[in-house]
Amino acid sequence: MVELKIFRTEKERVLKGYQKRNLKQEQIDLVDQILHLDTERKKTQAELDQILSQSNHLAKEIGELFKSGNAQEANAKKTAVADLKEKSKQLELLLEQTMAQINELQLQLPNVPNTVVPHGKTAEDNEVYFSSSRPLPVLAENALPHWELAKKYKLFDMELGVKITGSGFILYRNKGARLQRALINFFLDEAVKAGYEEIIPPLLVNEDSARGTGQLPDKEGQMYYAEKDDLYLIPTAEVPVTNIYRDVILKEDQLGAKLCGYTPCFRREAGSYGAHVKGLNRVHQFDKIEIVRIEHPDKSYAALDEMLEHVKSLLEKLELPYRILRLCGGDMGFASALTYDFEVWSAAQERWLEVSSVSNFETFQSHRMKLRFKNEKGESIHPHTLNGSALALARIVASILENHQTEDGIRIPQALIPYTCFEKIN
RNA sequence: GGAGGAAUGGCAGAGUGGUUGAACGCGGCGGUCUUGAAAACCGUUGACUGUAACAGGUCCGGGGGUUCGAAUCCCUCUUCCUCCGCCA
Repeated sequence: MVELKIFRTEKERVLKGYQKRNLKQEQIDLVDQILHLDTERKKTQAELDQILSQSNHLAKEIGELFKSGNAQEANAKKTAVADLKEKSKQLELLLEQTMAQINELQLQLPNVPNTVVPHGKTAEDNEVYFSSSRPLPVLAENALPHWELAKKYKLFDMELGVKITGSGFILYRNKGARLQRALINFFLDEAVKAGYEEIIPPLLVNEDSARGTGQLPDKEGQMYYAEKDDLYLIPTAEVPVTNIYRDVILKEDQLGAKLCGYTPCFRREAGSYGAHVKGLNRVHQFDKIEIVRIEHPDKSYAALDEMLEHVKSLLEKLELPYRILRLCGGDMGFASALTYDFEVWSAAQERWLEVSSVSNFETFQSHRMKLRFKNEKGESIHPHTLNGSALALARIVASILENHQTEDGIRIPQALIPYTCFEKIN
């Protein structure tokens, strides 16, 4: 969530940013309400502190009086303390209510977009930030979409997924399964080469973790929930990996942490249907390698650029045409200050598929998670957190199958052959 | 799943109702000494909130209670350790 301090000191920037997100006026008004409640809170706190201070003093005096055997005077003071206690209880209640109100309002406000974020309401308004130089392939007349290719070459089976679990769960087999495993290893190796520490995190997380990265409360419906144990299946490795840093105070030299994690990701995707979710386009379980960074505020945007370069290099090595979008204010995630989406070309479907989303959350997550570092002056400062997919598998598989199909099979990109141990799917 | 024990500052570890935000030690930081370093010695060293700055307030796993006063007593939850059972 956005820190109160930012509302207090940078209100103008906040309001400008929120306009880019096309927030309703009543939502923008929350900023003023929060600031008002905050001064109320301070007033109540000061009053309460004074009363507590008095009663602390009295308690000490009473102790000394008892020690010196002056029970009578001590008992007299007890009634004074009882009065103070009554008052302090009321103030405490008021304080609690005010803070709960502030918190509730704060949770409703998204992160403040970076100045370079374009204005706009929907995905239509996203700005094409970069396009790969690779030309879109011209496919043969009889070219097939990936779900037909999967049937032809027995790569994955949707019907079996339905039988075993339900729609949106895929059973990969044969070279389809091996391609999947090859991609996972390829992406992990590339990340490790780029200096990321490999993590294998838990796939279920508790409520605190889901809250820490912002899945709760607003994306509750997106996650599978194991009620009996009060645990959530992760929608992305971002959740467990970033939560390593929940409630942590780092030393300044520990900043610049680079982590990567491979996990399956589980998403309910309630309400999705139709042609755009066909095949691997949108599934309930898919594999993804996530990269996460914890950075000094001065260095986070350089880190973001570095992450873009990393993802670009992966797509280049897979020989896929892609483009990078800079998301507009209206299409950005709640927690993000700047987000770039990577889309790869799905040649047979003739559409772009999102395969990566790289974001700088600035202090939004670190504030929520209570992640801080100490600078040289000994001040506690929230670092910036960033993450991105590098990469999400299901759609990459779709794109590889479609873009690299030929008359006599599907060609495996050079860089991947050491991992698949086969050069062609036929 | 059953039985018992524990949870204190970066670490280790005292503290069982009244100057205890917390001893001692290690670690960290600053200094003295030294050509430099080590050793030794001296000092300093938790978080949050608050203030212009002081002051003040909160925090000894979480929550609740008893009391004028709780790290210390009671209830409850969580986690960890030991033993038994089960198990890849």
